[in-house]
Amino acid sequence: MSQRIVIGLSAVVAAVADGEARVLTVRTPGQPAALPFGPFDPEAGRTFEIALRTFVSAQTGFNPGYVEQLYTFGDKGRDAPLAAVDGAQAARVISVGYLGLTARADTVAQAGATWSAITGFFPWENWRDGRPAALAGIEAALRNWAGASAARLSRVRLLFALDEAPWNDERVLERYELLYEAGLAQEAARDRGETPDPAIALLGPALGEPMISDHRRILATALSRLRGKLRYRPVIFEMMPDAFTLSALQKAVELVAGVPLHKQNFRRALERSGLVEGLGRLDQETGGRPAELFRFRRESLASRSAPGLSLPLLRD
Amino acid sequence: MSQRIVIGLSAVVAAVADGEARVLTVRTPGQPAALPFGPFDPEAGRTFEIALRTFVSAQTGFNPGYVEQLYTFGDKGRDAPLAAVDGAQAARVISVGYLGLTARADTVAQAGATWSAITGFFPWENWRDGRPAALAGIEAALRNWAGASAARLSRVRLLFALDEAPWNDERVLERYELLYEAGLAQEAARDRGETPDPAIALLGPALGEPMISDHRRILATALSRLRGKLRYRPVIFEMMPDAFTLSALQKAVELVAGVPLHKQNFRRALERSGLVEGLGRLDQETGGRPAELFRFRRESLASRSAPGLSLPLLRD
DNA sequence: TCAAAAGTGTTATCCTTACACCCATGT
DNA sequence: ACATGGGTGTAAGGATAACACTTTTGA
Repeated sequence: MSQRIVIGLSAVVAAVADGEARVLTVRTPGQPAALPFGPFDPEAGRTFEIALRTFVSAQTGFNPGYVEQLYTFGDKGRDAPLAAVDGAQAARVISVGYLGLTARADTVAQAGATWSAITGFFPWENWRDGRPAALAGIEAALRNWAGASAARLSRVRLLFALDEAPWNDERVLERYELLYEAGLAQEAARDRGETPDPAIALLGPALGEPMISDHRRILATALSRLRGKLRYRPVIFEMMPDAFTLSALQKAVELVAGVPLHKQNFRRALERSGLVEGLGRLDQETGGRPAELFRFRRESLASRSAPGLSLPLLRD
Repeated sequence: MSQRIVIGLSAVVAAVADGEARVLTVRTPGQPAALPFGPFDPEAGRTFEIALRTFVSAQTGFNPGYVEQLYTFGDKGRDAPLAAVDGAQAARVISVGYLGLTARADTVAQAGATWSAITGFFPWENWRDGRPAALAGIEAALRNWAGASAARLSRVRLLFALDEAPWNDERVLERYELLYEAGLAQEAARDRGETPDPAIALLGPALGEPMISDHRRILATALSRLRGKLRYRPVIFEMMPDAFTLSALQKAVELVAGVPLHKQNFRRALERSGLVEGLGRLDQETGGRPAELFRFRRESLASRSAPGLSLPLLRD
């Protein structure tokens, strides 16, 4: 008699609000944070995407705009949501992650649904103000884990930008997976039913807030995808309102990518790209000189070949 | 009583051999071509990847090297493999596609397993010798399908490079999906249980050989992913032997990307990239002047930040 | 000697990076 | 007037695209 399969859908719905890149979470008192998630009903659901939109709405009162599939996780041993759904204790859970983007991080009707800052889960990913403080302790713990293994050490160095290695903002998932492997993600010990590494308590919040089941892995996948995609698809505009200032756009990109950008070069590249168009109207709410409002030229996608954004780094 | 879920794994194993980009197929007399595929056994399989490697070996006698997950297809109405597996007629099939790359398109032990040229399935994707002949008939049929709809017409123009629009080699999946939507892929009528559009017979082989269930969609996904990935990861080397000439490398890239490249600019960019290293040995089998052999410097990945290949187009 | 394929030089142009400075508003 | 953020000029250096030519082998 073969084991039952259950498909769990989880959604990373991302937005920029209140000066932070945020993700839609469901918080239940006494439990780690969760993404909106639910089982896929093979009778009712015509497509994953429709099913996903339905239960995200139900759980959060929110309907994301842009949606794309991220990855399907099927490995045994990594705790997955819904393991006991449907009365079938021993179900094998396959976890399908989705990424949704929205400009409207406001309307959240349901109780428990909140917009959490993504840096709370990955404090080491924010390089906007230089090397993040969280990395100091992580570096020590990782060097300790690497020990005399040259392979481990080189992986650590490259991923976490140690010893002059450059920071690569896209490798969020690889970094999280390395921390998991090193036992520095709380989820690792939990999945094995063991007690956590004492190093975790020591480092405290530098290791980031854990999440239910494999949700932090899905969130890391989402952030990797999003940071990469910024560069070759104009996805950032899915997170912007209809009219925005160039500073607001740059801020949004910086919050998502976690790096500071060079203002003028960002603007010049944007201009060349033809992705935006001035509206001739001004935003008076800036606190300084009023800024011109721009809109995303959706029609520009038609003619262009490399419709991404250039991310000209600002060294400090 | 809820419907059963079955997970079908399918593998696109790609290689370059005999002057063609090829894919590992399983051919059964009287049936359309198939990718190696099989059900995922939730008891036995620890991960999808292990299960995949196991049945690809079993069905083809071949073990791919590099493997990555492509996409999970779950929509009802698109025929999926294994619908009747396990005695459960009404099972809902979720199809997980994988991409595998290999340099060794030789050892195929199993009967029925063959390396098929990818252009056989997508004749319109080969622009190495200029605009493919297959596009002439397709263009007419697509314009007919678009009719007076401006939205359809603009999609067709952009994807199939009509009216001076530039060709974008990466959008293989979108092109195939458009042909499916327009009823020009044989699979479309088959999935709906209808008789095929008479235009299909008229156009003949220009529309490409169909495949079983959703395998041509998975193949299109794979080619899209591979063409895109060439540019930002050195995946092409997974399809090359340990030692190769620069011409062979360029040929491989051209076969995969389906476009001709500018020799000297390709070489200069490659040199700058530091991805390859001359071996000081010569290949005498060129038919002309012997060529120097090169190897892929795996260690170069450590230090680099943008480890892709530049694809300098050759206009003719 | 000629066909076939390998391999090299050079220039114009464009893009990226990096420098610092001026402008318009509210308090 | 000054703080705050918006917005611009320009030059050096590197990458790309485009031009054609020389070299070494086998037949």
